[in-house]
Amino acid sequence: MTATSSPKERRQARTREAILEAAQKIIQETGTDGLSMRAIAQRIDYSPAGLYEYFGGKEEIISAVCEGGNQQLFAYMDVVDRALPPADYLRAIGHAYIRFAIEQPDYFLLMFSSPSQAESAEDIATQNGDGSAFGLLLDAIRRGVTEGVFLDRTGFDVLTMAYAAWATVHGLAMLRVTHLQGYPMDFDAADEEVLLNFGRGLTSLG
Amino acid sequence: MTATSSPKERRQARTREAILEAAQKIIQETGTDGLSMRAIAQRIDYSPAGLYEYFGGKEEIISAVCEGGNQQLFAYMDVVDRALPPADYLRAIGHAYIRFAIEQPDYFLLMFSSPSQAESAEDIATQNGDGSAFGLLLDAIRRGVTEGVFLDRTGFDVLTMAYAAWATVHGLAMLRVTHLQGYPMDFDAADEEVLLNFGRGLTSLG
DNA sequence: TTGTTTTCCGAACACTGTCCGGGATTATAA
DNA sequence: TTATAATCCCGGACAGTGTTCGGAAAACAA
Repeated sequence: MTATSSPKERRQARTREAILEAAQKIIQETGTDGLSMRAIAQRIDYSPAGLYEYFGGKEEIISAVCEGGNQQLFAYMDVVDRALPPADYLRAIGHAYIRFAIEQPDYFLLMFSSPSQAESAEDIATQNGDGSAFGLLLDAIRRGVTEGVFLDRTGFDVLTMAYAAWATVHGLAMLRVTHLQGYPMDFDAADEEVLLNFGRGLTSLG
Repeated sequence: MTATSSPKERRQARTREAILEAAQKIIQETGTDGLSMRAIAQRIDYSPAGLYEYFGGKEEIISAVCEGGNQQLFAYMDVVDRALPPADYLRAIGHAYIRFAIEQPDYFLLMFSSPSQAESAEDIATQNGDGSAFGLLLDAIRRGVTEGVFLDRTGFDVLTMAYAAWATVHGLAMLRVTHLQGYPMDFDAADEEVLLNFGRGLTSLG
């Protein structure tokens, strides 16, 4: 029995967590380039080879860190009051997305720079608001549609709207952390304008 | 005299070009991960150390390749007929941007994944349509404003509009080549819808 | 106590980018 | 032509990287 966890499993889970925590701190302190197996091992008093008892390799560790990043991104967006009107709520989680990218650029680039870790399309499409940022977005748009605020016109269904919304905030966020650092402009105002305009596109027919 | 080029300089320029061409082909064939100094050297019958006579290091070579990528991106956008009405022209170069990302994903990610090679803000802001993709975008928006099609309202000047436009297409492009590969959706239609809506935001007051 | 499984490490392998010393080759000057 | 200098290019090394393997300790099971 004790199907949930044995002492051994708890121990393993703890060191796995230690490895991930070390990796996360290294990224935060020295950037993604400073992340190496040897650096992680040294930080938790292990030998580099010892890590392979808990993870298949560096790639797997990075994937796990990205998973943590997704949770952090979700946390950024989850503080937004869901009682807001759909259009306002959509804008607010959009700004939260951008804020996450600005405050955690290393995380953000790590998560979104490489071709994805093959999350299946169905994985994404069936996500709900259960801890996933995209699920939060889907729910918001669904709510807007059921409330009649967002118009579900042909060829632009809920999933497509979500893609469009994601792409919009993603571009704003990505550009700011990569090619537009230090660009002299009131980004927040511009972002608000773009998100406002996007909302107008959902609430009125083309 | 012969201030333009001496035989020596022509020779140097040619091997520099050979190095860049080799790097480009390696990226195209084996992806960015397969790019190594030794691979480049072998391809052009050089020793790895010899490359350092022409480039400061791998980073410099990559930057040069990115420069070529920018020219290629410009070429994609430059085929659009500039006689089109501003709004149509803006959409068309947007689609061209996305098409470049899809057809040259390795290039695209190489160019836009890492924090930029410190192009100064003024560098960007003063660009015209002289071979730069962003310059093309700026010109398009300027034309729309002077023709009275795009409305220059307070807090949303030409530069801000360009940022917004760039971010919009950039998000659409980036998402498709990273996290949405194989996602079952009519992307082109969705993109057109987003770009149409963006154009509406420029042509009408909020 | 035995036998077995889990943990962990030292050492190595095949890579990587980069630097240094020197040997050719070429260009310049006397 | 000859001497000098600049240029070009390479072998070999150095310090890193991710990863693998064999074998010790340690924990657990009988």
